[in-house]
Amino acid sequence: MDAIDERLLALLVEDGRASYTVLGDRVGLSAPAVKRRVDRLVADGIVRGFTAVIDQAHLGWTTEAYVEVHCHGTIGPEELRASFAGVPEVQDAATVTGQADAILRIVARDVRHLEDALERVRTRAAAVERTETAIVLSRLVERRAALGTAD
Amino acid sequence: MDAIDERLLALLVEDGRASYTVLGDRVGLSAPAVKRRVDRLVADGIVRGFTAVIDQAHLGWTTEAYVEVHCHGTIGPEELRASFAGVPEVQDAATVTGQADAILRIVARDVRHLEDALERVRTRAAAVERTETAIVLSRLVERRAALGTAD
DNA sequence: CGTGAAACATTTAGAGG
DNA sequence: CCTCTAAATGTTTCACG
Repeated sequence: MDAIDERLLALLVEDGRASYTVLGDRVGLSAPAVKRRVDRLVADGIVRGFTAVIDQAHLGWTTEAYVEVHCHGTIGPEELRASFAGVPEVQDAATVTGQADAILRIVARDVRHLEDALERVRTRAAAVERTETAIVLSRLVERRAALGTAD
Repeated sequence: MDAIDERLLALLVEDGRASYTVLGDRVGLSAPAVKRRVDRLVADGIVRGFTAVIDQAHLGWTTEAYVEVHCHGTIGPEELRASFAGVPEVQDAATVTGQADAILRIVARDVRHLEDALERVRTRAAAVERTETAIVLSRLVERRAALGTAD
């Protein structure tokens, strides 16, 4: 990971389909050299993969919410993971410090659909005591930056 | 947006660098037909772009947190957006319903760095009254699914 | 690690159903 | 809206500094 790798990461975050030739022009290397570096970044796990960024709202999924999950008793992360993964509307889930046991980010078509997904979250994980939902009013920042390039 | 477009979205979310030839084989179309469809999905804004997925932890950014921001008085979303965008560690920010005014997701190198970023969040937005931070213990789910394909 | 050349594959515009 | 063709580009391997 030198300075050129960092620039390549930033360029690939910006345009994941950029050709090796173009990347090479930008960082001052030949296409084969760039390919070797990118292959290495992928092999090392620094680049986990490439993906299309989908605009949820354009597909009619207009409701997004952050959900605090409070559980009773002690519950392992693995059990929670299995439960949340079973609800496809759950885009992100993580156990956290503080009063809540986990925080979810749920994307749904509308409020009715969100309610339905929440109901499934509650019944899938038996240990869920209650949930506290904060519906997103407007998204202010949505960054997909190459870290280390961000500061 | 027909069934083929949905399958293309799912394939492109899975591998954002997949060639039109391969995509065409998977959906039963020729490469030019696939390119036209993908170009249209991008032009229509359904596909916002393509990006590399970076593994933050591999770059030494191991601390992630969800932060509730409480403000005093009334404050517009635009003012908040400008403040949060000025702190590069803020990966996501959204105004929400409920007691908190906004929820942030911050990624930092370590707890000390997180504290530093939080300090900048508080001073950048003058209206911030207090913040409530939940540090991520373990990430359970991290989905980047093509919606509409998720259910 | 890098480069340049060469083989191979993909992209992309145009013609036509 | 698709396919086919064909030239332009891009990818990938390899020999070499």
